[in-house]
Amino acid sequence: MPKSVARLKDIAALTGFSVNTVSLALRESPRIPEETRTVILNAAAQMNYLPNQVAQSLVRRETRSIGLILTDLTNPVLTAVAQAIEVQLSKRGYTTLFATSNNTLSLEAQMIETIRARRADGLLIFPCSHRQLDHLRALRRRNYPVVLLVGDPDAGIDAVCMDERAGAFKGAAHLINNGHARIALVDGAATRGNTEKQDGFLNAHRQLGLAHDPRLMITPAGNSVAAGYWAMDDLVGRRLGVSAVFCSNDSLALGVLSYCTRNGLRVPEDIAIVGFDNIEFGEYAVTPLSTINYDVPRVTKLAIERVLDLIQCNGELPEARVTQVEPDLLVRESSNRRFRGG
Amino acid sequence: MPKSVARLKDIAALTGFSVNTVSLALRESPRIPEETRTVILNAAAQMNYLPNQVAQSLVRRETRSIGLILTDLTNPVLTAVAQAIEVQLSKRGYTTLFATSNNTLSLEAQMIETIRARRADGLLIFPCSHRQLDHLRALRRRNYPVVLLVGDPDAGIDAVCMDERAGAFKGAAHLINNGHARIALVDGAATRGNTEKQDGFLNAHRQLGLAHDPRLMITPAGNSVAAGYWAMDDLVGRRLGVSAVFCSNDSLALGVLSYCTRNGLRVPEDIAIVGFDNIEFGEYAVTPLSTINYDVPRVTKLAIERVLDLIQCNGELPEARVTQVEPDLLVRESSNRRFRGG
DNA sequence: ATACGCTGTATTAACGATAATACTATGGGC
DNA sequence: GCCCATAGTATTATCGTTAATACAGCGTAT
Repeated sequence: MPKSVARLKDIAALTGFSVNTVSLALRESPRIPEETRTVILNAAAQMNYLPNQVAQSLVRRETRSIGLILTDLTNPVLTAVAQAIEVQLSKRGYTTLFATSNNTLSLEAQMIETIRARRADGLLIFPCSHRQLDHLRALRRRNYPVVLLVGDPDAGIDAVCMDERAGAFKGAAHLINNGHARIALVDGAATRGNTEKQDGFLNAHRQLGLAHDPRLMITPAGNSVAAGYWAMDDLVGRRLGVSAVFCSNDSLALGVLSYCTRNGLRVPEDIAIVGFDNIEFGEYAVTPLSTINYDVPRVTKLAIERVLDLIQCNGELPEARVTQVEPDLLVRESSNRRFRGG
Repeated sequence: MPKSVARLKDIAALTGFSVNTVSLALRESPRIPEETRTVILNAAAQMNYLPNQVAQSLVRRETRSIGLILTDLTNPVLTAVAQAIEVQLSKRGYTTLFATSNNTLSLEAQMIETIRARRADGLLIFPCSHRQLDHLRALRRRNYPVVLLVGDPDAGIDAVCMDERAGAFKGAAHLINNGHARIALVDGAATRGNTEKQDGFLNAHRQLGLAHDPRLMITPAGNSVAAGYWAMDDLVGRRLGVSAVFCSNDSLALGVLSYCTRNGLRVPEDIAIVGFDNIEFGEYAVTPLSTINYDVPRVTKLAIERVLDLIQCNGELPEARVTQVEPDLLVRESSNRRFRGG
């Protein structure tokens, strides 16, 4: 903070009114006559006065800020979510306190402490584990408004998210219906205990009567394009007769696509690829990427409404509600062929 | 904020000590004997006490938060910068207050007010215009620590950034030295008055004795991949005999590349492409993208050090210093051929 | 025994705002 | 002329913390 910024006291000294009169005038109180207000407003403008929100927060017992904890920002769809949330909250007079957990539980806990210490009015979070939520449940029990951006209907915590299970089901079913019988799943989240996409993927196999070879589950080293590339390298090296690959996000899918084009595998003729999230880079790839759309505007809008609702409650929180947005499958060239034999 | 969180007063009531004693004990003051401290620490832990940073900020007259204003988050390199800054500041005990200006001067001004009102200790900003900086200069005159993340040596404001002029020079010179004589520039920033890259591009032409046809300057509709795609469509439609395209960022370059591959233009044989920023998607594109590297770790580290230094000054700020990081050219396949006639 | 210093704790005053309450003119009704 | 309502402004308490100062009790030097 710069050394001396104008305070109410300074305006009071300059105009000869009391601090309280100045405060009332600036807040347009009807008790202050027009003439007085004008004098005070002029003085305030001249001194470049801006109310100290720290002091306001203390006395009002609300900060008008919301914490947002993301796993990491390398996934473009997460940054899109982050920006959408920031923009919408800003319109409603809220500031966003960003933090990243780097997919680490201890860092996540630390970030939550930071946000609590700063007395953010509520918290939006992509938890790094969708199963270990005790620390978040504890927060909620103490009536802290928390909204998860991934969904576990049984978590006992409010959530607004894409229905990843349903999305993965659609993607896998699409490939199966196109005649693919050996479909690989490239998904790092499952090994961290976040199995929604894997569940949907396997469910599709079950429901459509196709057995799934567990050797076709690949765990990439991260969520980068490079990770997808090397995951495909690994997969091809195993010679398991794969004809389609389903990836848990588009970055991985673009890595897989890159591997294919550089190694003479035609997409979609030899290998079909479906990604997840619908990032712009997928649409403009050599072979436009089929994907499951992440409805950023809808999820962010609902999540913000939910957390603001919880804040309104001002005390005892209502029972937790989980809202899952049904995602659409976008079929593009990378998976738009029927597969006939290998 | 949840209704009742523990305060010093509550711990005092529980333990029978005064508020001040509790405060001192929690801050490890040597005046408090071990035995007392233990009692107080236990009570604090039991009550889940977390110091109220709002109150602390008020009395300490520093918030340990830094504002970060970005133009938008659709450019992956900006999100990388944002995350790097957040992570490093967090390690030093600072919180990051993000805001986006959406490349609008009025929104930028509004975000600055928000950050000032919240009494962030300093501000890091990608200003939407590199020329209209009066509002930022005014801030600095009032001793508010501001560091720009784009560079204007004459701005009179501290800055740490990539040397975009030098980067564009290298990119253009590389193309010219490869025998290209008709090089298009796809750069939306120039029309907004941010001409660093254009200047470097034109400078390379001048210094290497190549005239530049102003009709080869293309203004894309935004910074998206789609914008690059349609900019290239526009350019090709004009039939100006272009053999190389230099883009002001990799998203645009990937759009250009996409246009080329979908319209039978071979890259780099028919068209060479060079981008800017070095995002991962460029490296893994059909034709790996030549680009100018954005040294995220270095820029963010220096910028953070600078703003923290300015905060240390605690009063009169020293003379502004501008640090420009020299970017490297990364030649990949999209521009690694000598061009021989058209 | 007096003075002195130390240890452990409490009291009081900030920080910059808001909220509740209290005063002081002024004017109107009777 | 007196009472009362009202308009305009001031005073005081409060938010949760830290900082500065005060004070009580006790051991020790003189």
